[in-house]
Amino acid sequence: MKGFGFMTRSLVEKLSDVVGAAFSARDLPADLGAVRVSDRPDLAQFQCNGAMAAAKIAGKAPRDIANDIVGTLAGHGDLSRVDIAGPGFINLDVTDDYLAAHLRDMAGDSHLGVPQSGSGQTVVLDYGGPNIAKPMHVGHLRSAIIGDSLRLMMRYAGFKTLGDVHMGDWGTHMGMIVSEFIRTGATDRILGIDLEDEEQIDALMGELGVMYPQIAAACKEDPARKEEALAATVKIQNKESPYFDLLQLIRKASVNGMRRNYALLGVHFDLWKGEADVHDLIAPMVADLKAKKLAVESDGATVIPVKRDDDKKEMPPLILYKRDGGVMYGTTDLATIVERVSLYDPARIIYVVDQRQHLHFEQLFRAAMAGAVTRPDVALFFAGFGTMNGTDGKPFKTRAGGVMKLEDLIAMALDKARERLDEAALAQDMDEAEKNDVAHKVAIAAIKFADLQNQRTSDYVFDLDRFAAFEGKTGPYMLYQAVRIKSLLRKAYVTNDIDIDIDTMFRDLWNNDVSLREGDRSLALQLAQFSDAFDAALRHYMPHHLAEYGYQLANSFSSFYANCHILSEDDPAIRQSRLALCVLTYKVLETTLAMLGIAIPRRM
RNA sequence: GCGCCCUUAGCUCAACCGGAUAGAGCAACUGCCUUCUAAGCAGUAGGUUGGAGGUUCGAGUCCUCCAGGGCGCGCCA
Repeated sequence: MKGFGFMTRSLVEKLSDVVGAAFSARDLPADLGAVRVSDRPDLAQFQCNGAMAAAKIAGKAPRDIANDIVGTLAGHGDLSRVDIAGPGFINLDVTDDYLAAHLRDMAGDSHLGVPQSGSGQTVVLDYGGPNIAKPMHVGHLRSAIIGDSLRLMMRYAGFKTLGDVHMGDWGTHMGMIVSEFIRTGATDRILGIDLEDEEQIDALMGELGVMYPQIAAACKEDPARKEEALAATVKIQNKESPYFDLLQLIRKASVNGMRRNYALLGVHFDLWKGEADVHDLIAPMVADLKAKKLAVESDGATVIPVKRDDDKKEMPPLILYKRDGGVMYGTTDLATIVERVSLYDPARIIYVVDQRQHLHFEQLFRAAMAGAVTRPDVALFFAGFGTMNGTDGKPFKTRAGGVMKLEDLIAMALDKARERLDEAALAQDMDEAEKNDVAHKVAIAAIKFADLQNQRTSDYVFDLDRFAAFEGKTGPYMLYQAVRIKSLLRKAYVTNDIDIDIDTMFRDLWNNDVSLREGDRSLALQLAQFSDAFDAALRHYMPHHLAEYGYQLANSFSSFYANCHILSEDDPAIRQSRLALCVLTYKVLETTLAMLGIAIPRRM
């Protein structure tokens, strides 16, 4: 690749510098020169709205100020057009050469222009939370998809990321199950289960799946039964035998299923920890908080008050020990902060959890800060997400009204994908293994893209028929566009059907001059927006900005593909430049999809 | 009762720090497969951004009130 260094500024940032300097030259704040992509593409490529804001400061008419700025910018070699529109908008176009040079910088940058803002800092992300002994269900889908996406984005931006599954293995539900095994005399049988034997594990999980709803119902009806479960919970937490032994066995058996589910989804965790892992940190932590007079007795429980005088809402204390001596999730969550800070020294801890737990995390963060169990420079962030609803607008359920298992949901998506693949007749020449692989990638892309294109914080309607229709703004559409580029490049490089090395092509193509013309311009401008979209997504922990960007890029490419000759272009320089644009589009699209946890098949 | 969130096209959703004519997808309608994958492209139609005030040169976005919906509020997670 021709020599150019790291790219540190996006196109709009560079233009903001230029226009900002023009404002400075008129003794106006440089930040008024902020340039953004025009929302009137029919009028201009970029716009600056600063002249209108400057009117007050300068005591002049916006159009007069805009006139001054335009005067300063006129003749700038990189701008092909600068003019004023409406009340004082400054409209800008860049030259094709400048745009091409920018793309060249981007192509030469190891991260396609995304700044390495993480600079090696560690961040812990918490996006699992499945309970052991229970099958994973659709409620685990959003945290997994969003959390993994945030992890991938942060890693790309130069953070050292640690995703923790943080399974629920220390609560009352375990007391219910363990007490049931003990009361029915099943202890020896359960403890005799061979954890190397898949069949025995599956049998146990099946048994637990049937058992749990029954016990939960029994505890609800019968206070004595509930007491028994709560007592067992305390015994587990005191690591008494055989209570704790039962828990450990169930936990080990449960992890199998979790790994299988997350593997199907293509969601990765670095740490497979649970609430139980921090148990030994709890007693010293509470002792310390008591010594500091932060933890106090209240109604027989030990709590940390977190209410402030200026609170408008009620703010209950964080409970550390219940009256019966048992710990709650606030306790383990607090101890988990202690553990994470001491083991990993993170700059941030991010919780990707259902929005409904917002209050709990506010209590937790306040307790953590007040109790100084963490350092003040460790940012604790609650990235809450909305509920996944069914087409009726109510929380997603099976037709029968029950909770749908995650594996069933994935299987349904897989069926749809396979069905559509058969209809399309395109996959006919694939063998069964490849067909399955493509169907799986299509199914996961459908599910993930459908989720991630929604704003994280809002509820969304899960409608598999719509997602898997594979038309319009869907994951499969994204894959389709990526695969078309790959196919085109494969043809350009005449390697028959052998898998091509995109990186080699990428270097080859960008080692030549790249020039742009009319039909290439909108795709090129779209490519230049990558790092801005990435930044928006990262800054707010909102992957939908990247999903939206990816769709627009795929769409721009599809237009370009339909309207421009590429392989059939006679002029070798134009053909070469367009191929360079294609390979950069592929790289950016692939990276964008990768950040969303979506993998592209070789063909489809 | 207290508090938080939401209401944008028939449906599902976007709109970065308040900016021009509020954008997509689906559904509907019209074109386009002897150039590279039609799971596609180009186009038409569809809106008083729940309602009423206010701030502002400018409001889907900020403030107040109202209507409708969702969620959370001490020993479950």
